[in-house]
Amino acid sequence: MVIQIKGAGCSQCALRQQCLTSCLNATELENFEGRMGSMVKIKRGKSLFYQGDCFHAFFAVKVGIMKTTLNHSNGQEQVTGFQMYGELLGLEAIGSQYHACHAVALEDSQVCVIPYGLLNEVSIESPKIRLRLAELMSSQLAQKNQLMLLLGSMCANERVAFFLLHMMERQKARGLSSTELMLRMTRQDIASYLGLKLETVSRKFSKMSEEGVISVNRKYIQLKDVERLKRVASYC
Amino acid sequence: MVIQIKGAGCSQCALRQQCLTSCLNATELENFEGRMGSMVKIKRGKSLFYQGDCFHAFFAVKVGIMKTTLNHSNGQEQVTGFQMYGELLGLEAIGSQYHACHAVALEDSQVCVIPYGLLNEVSIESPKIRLRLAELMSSQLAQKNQLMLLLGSMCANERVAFFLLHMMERQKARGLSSTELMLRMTRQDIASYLGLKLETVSRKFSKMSEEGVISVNRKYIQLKDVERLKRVASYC
DNA sequence: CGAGCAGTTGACCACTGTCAATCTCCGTGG
DNA sequence: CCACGGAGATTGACAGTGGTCAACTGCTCG
Repeated sequence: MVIQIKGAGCSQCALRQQCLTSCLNATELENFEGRMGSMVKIKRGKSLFYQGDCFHAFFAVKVGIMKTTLNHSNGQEQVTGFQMYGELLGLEAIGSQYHACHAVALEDSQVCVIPYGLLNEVSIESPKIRLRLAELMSSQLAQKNQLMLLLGSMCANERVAFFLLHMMERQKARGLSSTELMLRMTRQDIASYLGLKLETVSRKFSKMSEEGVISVNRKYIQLKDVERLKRVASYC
Repeated sequence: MVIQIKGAGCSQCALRQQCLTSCLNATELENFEGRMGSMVKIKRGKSLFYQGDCFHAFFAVKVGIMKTTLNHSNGQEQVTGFQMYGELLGLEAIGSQYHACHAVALEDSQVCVIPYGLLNEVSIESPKIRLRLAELMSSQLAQKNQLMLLLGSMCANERVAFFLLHMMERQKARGLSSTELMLRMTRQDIASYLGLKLETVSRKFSKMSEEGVISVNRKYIQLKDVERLKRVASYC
């Protein structure tokens, strides 16, 4: 299910500046890589960790895209996030020592494994890395607050527009197209993430398409009128 | 607006075990207190920090209760949390160096000021404190995910029941009543936090009261049938 | 003691959810 | 390589939850 491979190394990684080791100099980075350099491949649909799993390490997405979900006792699933290239995964487990969510690959992916114990050792010599981790966790908290705003006070139109713009922003930050989007998740996943039903997401896509704001072909989306999309996202 | 007073000290604090310095021994605690010992009083309705304020310190609630809000561009406000005695505030600003939300006192309150620069200095001698901070931030992340579950997939009944149970849990953890609750926030605040409208919250309170699950007298709530409330919170 | 804010309740409505039918694409196996 | 099965997506009709607007009540605080 999960295949361990030799690490590719942060020094080669195009997204290092957005990731954990952005704060390290060449020497420190070498030391870090020497200890951490392990990576796993995960096939589409396979899990990286499950809700309730014991916490040993957190992860950084190297290739592909992951989703995290939370399972309600009554069986329904809530998607809590989609993690792209350069984003961290599993940080919410540090406090409880148990993974609080379930992480699944949305396409064949690779993730860097960052064992928490080893990180703590490295941070004795390079305390900067702890500061950097705090920064990244802090940013995740700020993002979650944004999501609360979305889920708590936006209408369906706004949510869908917000989602498209946000996905696009992240692509752009990775040097990819800022108008074309290949969604790797299902309508059901998007709907759950946005607190809607899949039919509603589908309908909003169709409506925006009719209006010429976007064009939709299954998982392939093109933004035709970003300004109007932004207006939809700000008031409904 | 904000009055600085001499610090009361973690060593005297009944909630130290749940707070930042739980990991420190007597000597370390003394050192910590010597540097951090400042506290501020905030009158009801006054702000501790605003969205966009420069980040210098985060805070721990010592007395009273605070709320944090996020202001949408179109003027509406989303409540992102209520912070009780022993809970931390402002952690989402570490990454960006700007406060990402607005913190207001819901009653006359006191908060401990933890300057981030000083914390980093202390953590050179006591690295444990950084680990503890990571744990607390991690727990906040896990809680935010829970809130996403609530906002993304629960109906109004479930949300209100969940809210009451959660508030009660936190009271209980502080050695206060586990059946009586004096809400310090308005219906509007509760509604915003839960992604509902104030009329809906009011109606759900009334309905639960009719059904004998709780009794409501304005801000004073009694839980009459916790088991049934829990059932309401799990499926609707 | 009085004004005004917070809360409650009712009537009505709209948005989103539900259920169901149909379509389309993708991947698997013959 | 093609056919077929099935999951994912779209669309329509209808229903229901929660939102909107408004009137009224009763604390609370100045």
